[in-house]
Amino acid sequence: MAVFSFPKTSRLLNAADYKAVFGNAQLKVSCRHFLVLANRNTRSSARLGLVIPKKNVALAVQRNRIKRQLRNTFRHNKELLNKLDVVVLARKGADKLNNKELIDTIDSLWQDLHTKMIRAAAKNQDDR
RNA sequence: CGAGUCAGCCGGGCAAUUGCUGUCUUUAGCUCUUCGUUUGUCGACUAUCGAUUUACGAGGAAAUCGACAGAGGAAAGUCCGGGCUCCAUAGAGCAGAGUGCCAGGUAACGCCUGGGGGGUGUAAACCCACGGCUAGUGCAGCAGAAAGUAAACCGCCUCAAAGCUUUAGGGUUGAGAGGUAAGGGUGAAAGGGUGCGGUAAGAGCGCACCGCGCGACUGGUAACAGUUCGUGGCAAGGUAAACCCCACUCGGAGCAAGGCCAAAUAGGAAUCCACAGAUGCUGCUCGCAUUGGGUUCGGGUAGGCCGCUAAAGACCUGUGGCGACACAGGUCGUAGAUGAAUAAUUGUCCUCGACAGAACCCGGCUUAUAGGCUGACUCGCUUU
Repeated sequence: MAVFSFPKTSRLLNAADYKAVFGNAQLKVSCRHFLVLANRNTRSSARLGLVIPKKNVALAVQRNRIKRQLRNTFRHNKELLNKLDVVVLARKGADKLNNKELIDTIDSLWQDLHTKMIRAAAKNQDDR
């Protein structure tokens, strides 16, 4: 399997999956335009879910663009986020960013999430 | 050449790399699974059955290889109309809603075509909620004397008390009474227009012409039109996206429709009302269907498949029709997602790319839209 692919096993597929992340978010990263929630899963790979509310991004074209960019960067950074279920929420004004700015901000979010995950794992080991 | 009108069309191109969805296809082995045959073991007990297991064959899922296809002219607003599905076979009456010049087209329409009438523009063309206020009821700010069975502010005219003046006749001012819708003024609008006659002054009071109403005739399927005839002096103000009247149309809910499969929970508990009611079919009445129903508590629920894309389909040709369109023949085979694909990055070219993303499917309307192309027509200028 190609390294950067994005099959259905890499996505959150139903309401239960989303509920699990929202109800018990272990990791949180945010910036002006996005909020990222994440949770450890028991699978071999990371999974992504997207929440782009119509209220925050009015035009369907813009919502599609943001989703595509998010998926794109996700599949390029999958190795960083291994064994996490991730939900990305768009905030108001996210549609104002162009593609390049979008990629930059999301990439830095993935990095933050990665370091947080490592720190949390280390802490867990300390606790034990 | 410039300005403009209408109709139709296009809506960045190419390459590389990395991805997504669907259909078809490849696959030695691996993973899961169904069915059939088969090997061994165990149990019940010997007609066999059940559990487990070995191998083979066939199929499916997933994965994999490759090929092909993959947003719009508005996909949008959800404003109309239909198909489709369920509710009764889609029914009756009232209420309600919609449409509103005529004819045609269409599955249907509030759409389209052609025609009539009115308006705008030099014109090509464009615009019109364009049935009825002589069925009824209602409404109308300011100004103005008066605004709907008209009306007398100024003016004009007649009569005229009284005053002044004059020898007298008379002259002059003129309270008041009346006539008058021609003139002034107000207003969006003052109850036909112009002219002549007429009159105290005026007035459709009379006449001519124009306009208008009604009837006939002619033309037209009709709306309607008419250098036609007759008749009426003329009474008809505006508003029906005011009630209303008239004509025609409309049953309801929507793909989370609806159907199938699988799993799970439950065939619950409490309480209230009950053989006539309750529920569903728009509001009401009838009618029809179902058989207990409502509330609270408890439990469960957007898993999969079908519906789902071949369609009132597109293009070409012919025939009929002014046209919308219809009929016949031929060719093509065109997204189908579902936490929701149709893209990203880089390079390059140019005219430097607007508005914007399918969600059951069509026909329209409306709104948004960078830039570009084609055709027909109109007006102006120049040249010949």
